[in-house]
Amino acid sequence: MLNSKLNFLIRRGVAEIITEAELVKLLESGKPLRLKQGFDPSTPDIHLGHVVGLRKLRQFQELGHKVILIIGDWTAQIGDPSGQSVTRPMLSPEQIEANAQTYMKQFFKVVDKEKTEARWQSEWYDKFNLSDVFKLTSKFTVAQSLAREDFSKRYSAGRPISLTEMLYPILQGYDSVAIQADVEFGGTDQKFNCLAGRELQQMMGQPPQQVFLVPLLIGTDGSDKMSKSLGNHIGIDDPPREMYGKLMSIPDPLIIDYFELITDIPNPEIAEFSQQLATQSINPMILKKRLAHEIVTQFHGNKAALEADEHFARVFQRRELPEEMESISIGLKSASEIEVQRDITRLLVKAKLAKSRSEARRLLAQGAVDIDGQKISQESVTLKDGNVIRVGKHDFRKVKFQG
RNA sequence: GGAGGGGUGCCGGAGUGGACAAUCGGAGCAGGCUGUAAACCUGCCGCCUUUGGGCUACGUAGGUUCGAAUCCUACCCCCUCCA
Repeated sequence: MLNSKLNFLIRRGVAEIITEAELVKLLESGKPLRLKQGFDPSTPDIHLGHVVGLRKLRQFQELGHKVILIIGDWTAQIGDPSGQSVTRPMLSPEQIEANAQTYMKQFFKVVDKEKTEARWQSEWYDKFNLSDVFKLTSKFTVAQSLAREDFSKRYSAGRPISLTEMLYPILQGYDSVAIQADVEFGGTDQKFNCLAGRELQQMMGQPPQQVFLVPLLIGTDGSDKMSKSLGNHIGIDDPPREMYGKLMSIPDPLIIDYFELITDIPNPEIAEFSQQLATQSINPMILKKRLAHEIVTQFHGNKAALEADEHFARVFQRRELPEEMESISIGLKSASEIEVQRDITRLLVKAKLAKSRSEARRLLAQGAVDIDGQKISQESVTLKDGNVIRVGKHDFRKVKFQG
């Protein structure tokens, strides 16, 4: 039956497989499979939500299968309607190209480049003419489109749905035909699109692809799926400290999900964590530190993770100054000056600690600003070289004189 | 093509001639509490300012008025029903 590796592959961090029996048969056949993963270069930055699926791809690759990465340069012009409540704006070709490059750079931080074939949709769609479009679209009905939840919701809420959006699943589906995909990967919100591929392949005489759906990772706000536009994301290009800090700020109920979906920690150990949380025999903060460490290690290496550990403990737990911080330079009239008078609101704006002077004044009034630990309320301040300006709990700048 | 409804701040959504930089909720920011969790409490939440005030903003462009988010005209966009 299933060996343990295979079991892990299709059970851990998987939402749904259509159909599992067929997929297992394919995997056991020993044939290298063509794994389809598409993306729209409309959103160039990969975050931990994407990593859930990318890690799966990696695991399949380790068993000898091949990833076909589809660069959706045509679908990006439409905008994926999945989970959207509004029509997305179209993008320029230049923007798409630039985004695709950024995306691939990040993609290969998780997925093995050597076992990946990148294909652009334009390889086949550039050749399409209107009669090809007719042939393709005639295979689907409006009722089928409206069957999907996001469309039906928008429709009944009286929100617009453009015709091109209805085209989206069909185009994505045809990609599967074009590259003869064996398995398509995606988040659960991709179910409809992936199934369209399955149907289309059958209509066009190909064996239907299997659909491998991974759960959607909840973002740092603890309520919605992780997405850049919601601002609840943790980017894989985030610097170590920031990544660590964001992970520490996730709500407790997310801890186990994160361990399951984006780390390699074995199931029994996660079960133990879960038990500890349920019985309150551990401070969840300890587990989050472990989680943060694991994930920062994945993307930045162990050394950076250790450094982030230390930085977090120092700045956020012990409320001490960070080891190094950004500086703000102050121009001097003459090198002999040892202290100067400055308007703090201007400095805060200059140092990007406040968006406007109005905001800086508000911060001041709220007691959010201090210099060397001394809370200040006056706009005019006396500064010396090496003073540390702090805004809020953890934004620091070191004053640097430049004569 | 016809009839009707609507476009307000990051989002939702009040406001239908002056007291509106615009009720309220959410998001966000700051302070308290804490585990940079949640919950909770408090304050802030357009820009500039010599703190008097000034400027920009309620789809766009004009107009009426001492005064317009609110009235008029044209235009743009969205939705619903009929065809």
